[in-house]
Amino acid sequence: MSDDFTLPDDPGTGTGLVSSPVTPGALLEALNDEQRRAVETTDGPLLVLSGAGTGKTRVLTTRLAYILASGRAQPWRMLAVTFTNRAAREMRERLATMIGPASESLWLGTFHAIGVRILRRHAELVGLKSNFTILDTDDQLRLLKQIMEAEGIDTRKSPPPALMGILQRWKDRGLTPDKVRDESSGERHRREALALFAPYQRRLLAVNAADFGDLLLHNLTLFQNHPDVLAQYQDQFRYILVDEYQDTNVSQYLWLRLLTQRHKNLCCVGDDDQSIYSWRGAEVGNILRFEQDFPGAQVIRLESNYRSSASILAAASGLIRHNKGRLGKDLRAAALDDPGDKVSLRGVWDGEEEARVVVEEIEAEQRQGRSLGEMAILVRAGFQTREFEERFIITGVPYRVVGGPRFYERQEIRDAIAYLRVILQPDDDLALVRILNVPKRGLGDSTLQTLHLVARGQGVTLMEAARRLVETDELRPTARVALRALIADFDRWRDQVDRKGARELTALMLDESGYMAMWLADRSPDAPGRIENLKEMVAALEEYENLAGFLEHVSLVMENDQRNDHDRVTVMTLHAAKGLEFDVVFLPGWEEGLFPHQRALEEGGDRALEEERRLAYVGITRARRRVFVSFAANRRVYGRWQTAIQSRFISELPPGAVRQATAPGVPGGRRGFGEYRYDWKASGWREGGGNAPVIDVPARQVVTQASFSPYPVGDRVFHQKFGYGVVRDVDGEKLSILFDKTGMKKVMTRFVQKG
DNA sequence: CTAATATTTATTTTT
DNA sequence: TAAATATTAG
Repeated sequence: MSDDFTLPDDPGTGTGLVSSPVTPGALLEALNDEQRRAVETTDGPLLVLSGAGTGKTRVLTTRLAYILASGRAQPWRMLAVTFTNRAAREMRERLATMIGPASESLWLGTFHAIGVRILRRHAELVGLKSNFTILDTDDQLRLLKQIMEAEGIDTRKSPPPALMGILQRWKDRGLTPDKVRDESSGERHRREALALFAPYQRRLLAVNAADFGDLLLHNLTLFQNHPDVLAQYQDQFRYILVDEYQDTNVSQYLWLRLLTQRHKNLCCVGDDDQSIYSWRGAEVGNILRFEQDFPGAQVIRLESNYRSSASILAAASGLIRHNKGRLGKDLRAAALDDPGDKVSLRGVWDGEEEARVVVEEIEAEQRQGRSLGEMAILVRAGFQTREFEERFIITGVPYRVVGGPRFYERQEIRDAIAYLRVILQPDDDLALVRILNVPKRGLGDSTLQTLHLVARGQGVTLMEAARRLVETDELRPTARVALRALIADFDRWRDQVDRKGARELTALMLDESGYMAMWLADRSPDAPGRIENLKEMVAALEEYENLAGFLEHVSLVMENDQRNDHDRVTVMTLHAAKGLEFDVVFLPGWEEGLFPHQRALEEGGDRALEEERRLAYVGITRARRRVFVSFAANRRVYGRWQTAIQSRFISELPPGAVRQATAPGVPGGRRGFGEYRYDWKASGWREGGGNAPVIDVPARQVVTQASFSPYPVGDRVFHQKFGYGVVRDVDGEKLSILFDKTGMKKVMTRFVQKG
């Protein structure tokens, strides 16, 4: 199919093209019809609706390579933006194999990385210096708290994270303080947030820092106030490509619109059915409105799915059809011969049983030769991972939990980075505050107060205030000496930035500051791990030219280097699973209140329900061969037992694509979800009902604790296996018993007798 | 300034 | 329940 290529393919025409290892025609050969159209439609606005598993990345990379190879643009005139570093890296790697080194001069990266690249060049135009610091969530909150104190807003009545959230949403929408609409009649938090917005932004500029939202927001201000700069980039970026367009927020949308004005060659790839980040400011509307926003836009649907079995696709499609606000798209199985296994549905008594059953299923798959790395448990909320972990530990099945604290979010790493930040950027008040008294130097709250006082009074940064303060006798002598020493330390380290390698300097700093010594002296069990982490960080520094490069990497690419190495079952949230695929996928916790999540329903109504449904869709479409959905009648949440009915999503799965697994019943072999359901009005289990959901019933009600127990707290009891013990807690049928020999255990009532 | 104790409050988290 | 944070006593 290489001969239907009709465009100039002549490197000799003086377009300054790189010699390319492939011809445009060859690139198209590996594509199906719809994919090929998505690649060949190079000019004008284009929306590629790519369903799960339809070869999106292939289209993206091929399109880039095609445009280059056909001589339409030089690499540096192409902009390709993604959301994650992972996506950017993957694209870059694939491109490198397709077109070679030319791929390196492409503007390819995350929205934030590209934003930073542009912003560093023109930082002064928005009031920053080009070496500005990028703050993470932690720093943002600290800063906001400071401002709240200064503005007299009670941090207890108004939780800083909540206010920060409001600020972030404004930024996501491209709003600067002057553009937020009057909130004086709005609710209290919004009023307060607005009052804080301008001071917060001023403070960021004062400490020469930007938060994540600012990276794009400043780009917008820059473009709006400096048309010449905008024109330069508009001109440069002849072709613009956007991945995961359904996840863009307003600010990213505006940014793209500005940049694309001139050439209008904007290609957005996305899937409205996989939009699951509205709570972070993503606007599904962006993708739904694409055709109106960009006149003359073409829309191409990729619906041929190469990943999942027909049964799985049927289940997913049937479910997502219940959503109203969608562009409409149906996945077709590329392999039509075998529909594959139906989605397995299973009700269990409680979370513990669910974990047991799932892990049994995993072991069964493993016995049939399925590798553990091809199986994943996808949960709605992080706390669900615990029960699975416990089960994995008991059974000895290797697993890994994705998520958790990232390397660069660990306390010791953040501390070390704070030191480095102060070295490079003495104005970085936040970093200074973080390590001022770490390790303990006798520079506690009171010293910090005076420091703040002087800084605010004289309008200088904390470091400068510190310099002035040690020349006076305002501080206690001990504090003054300590502070003077610290300033001298930093001056000395800073002096060596250019003379020593990043690695050497950091090691020196960790040593001289006493920070390493602090952990060495620490007797707590996690101290050795922290020392290891610090060493690892120092070792990682080897790869960087200088400290600044390292810090940039840290703030933008804070990745979990969870090596995918071994054969382990993956446990992670549904959100984290987007973009991944496995042979076998387990979807536990399909209960009203957990999934869809109660809070989403309360706060976001129907829109949120549809997003939850999309999340379910994402979950199902991760699977190639098998899907196991399960739900528990009882679950322990925040220490209380709660009862729930099965998720409405279960009844939305098309019956033909689903198989009810045999109801296992409770440990005593009585109730399984298949035969029984809880009747709220009568407060009891009723026969029948099967899969029929009972929507009008309040989900996740707290079950009032059994008013009596044959073994009240304090009773002495005997257990066949564990021997004698004392009842410490009663939870319905479960007793927590402190056994004389084996310690605390949870046991069902019927396994014990009076002792 | 530090350490012990009370209180609070619990989704999802690409950068 | 348990972790994180705020308060208060030493």
